[in-house]
Amino acid sequence: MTSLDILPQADPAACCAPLAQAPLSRTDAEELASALKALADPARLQLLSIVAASEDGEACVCDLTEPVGLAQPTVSHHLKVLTDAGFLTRSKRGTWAYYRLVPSALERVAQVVRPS
Amino acid sequence: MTSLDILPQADPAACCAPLAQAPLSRTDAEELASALKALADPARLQLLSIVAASEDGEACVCDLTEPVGLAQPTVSHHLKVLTDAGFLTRSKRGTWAYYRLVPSALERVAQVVRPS
DNA sequence: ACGCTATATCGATATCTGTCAATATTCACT
DNA sequence: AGTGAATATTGACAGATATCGATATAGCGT
Repeated sequence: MTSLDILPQADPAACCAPLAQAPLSRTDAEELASALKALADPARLQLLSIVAASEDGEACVCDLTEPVGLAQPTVSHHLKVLTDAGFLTRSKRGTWAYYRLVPSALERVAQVVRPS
Repeated sequence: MTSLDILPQADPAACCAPLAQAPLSRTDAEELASALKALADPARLQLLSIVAASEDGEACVCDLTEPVGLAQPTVSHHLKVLTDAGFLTRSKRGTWAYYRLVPSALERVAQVVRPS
C-alpha cells in the first residue's frame, strides 16, 4: 500500500504476482478485490466496453445513458466508480464530460488473474 | 444465457470477446459480472491463491481456515461461491473436502478483461 | 443577466453480501 | 450403536451497494 493508493485514481492491481502463483497477502488481496469490485457490475462492464468501442475512444455521459438503460445520476455514479478505480479517465470539454479507457489498468488486472 | 448457466458449476465468462473490443450485450455483461463478483472479495482471492499454491494443487477446508483468519462456516461459504462460479472443484474424500483450482476458468476471465 | 443543457452530488430506499453462532450432516473408528 | 471430527447449512444481523428523484453546479448561447 503506497501513498499513491490514497489518491482517487488508483493503480488497479499493481499489487502482485499472478494469483495462482503464490498466496496473496491480505493487503494485496484487498487491493485486487477492490479493483475487481469496480469491474464486477453489469452496467459498469457495459459502460467500459461502450467507451472502448466508441469513435475516437471516448464517449460522454449523454452517449451512455440510453444504451445501458439507466438514469443519468446512476450512470454518473458508475463512471465515477470506474474512474476512481483507474479504469477510465475523465476530461471535461465545455458542458460535456468525456471518458476514455485506460488499457493498462485492464491489462494489469488480466495479468494478475491469469494463471500460470 | 444458455441452459448450462443454470447449473451450479458455471462456465465463467465463456461469454464474449474481449471487453474493449465491442460493446457487451446486457446478458453478456451480467454473465461476466457474476464471474467477477465471485472473484471480487479479499478472502476469496486469498483462498484461490492458497489452493493454487498448495501441495498437489489441492487443499481442504481445515488448511484454509487459519490462513484467512475467518470462521469455518464463512470459509465454507466462500468456497461454495467460488465452486459455484466454476473457479474451484470440490472432491470429498472421507470427512475431508479437497478443493482444486480450475485454471481455465481464470484464464477465460483474463482473456475477456484483457484489452486489445 | 437569463435560461437551457450536461453533469455531478445528495438523500432515501430496497436489496445484496460477509460474517458468525448454532445446528445439521456425513463419515471414520471403535 | 455411539462418539468424535470435518464440513455444510441455517438464521440473524450489520454494513455495503445500486438505483432513483430532487437538487446543485457549471458552461454556453442569446
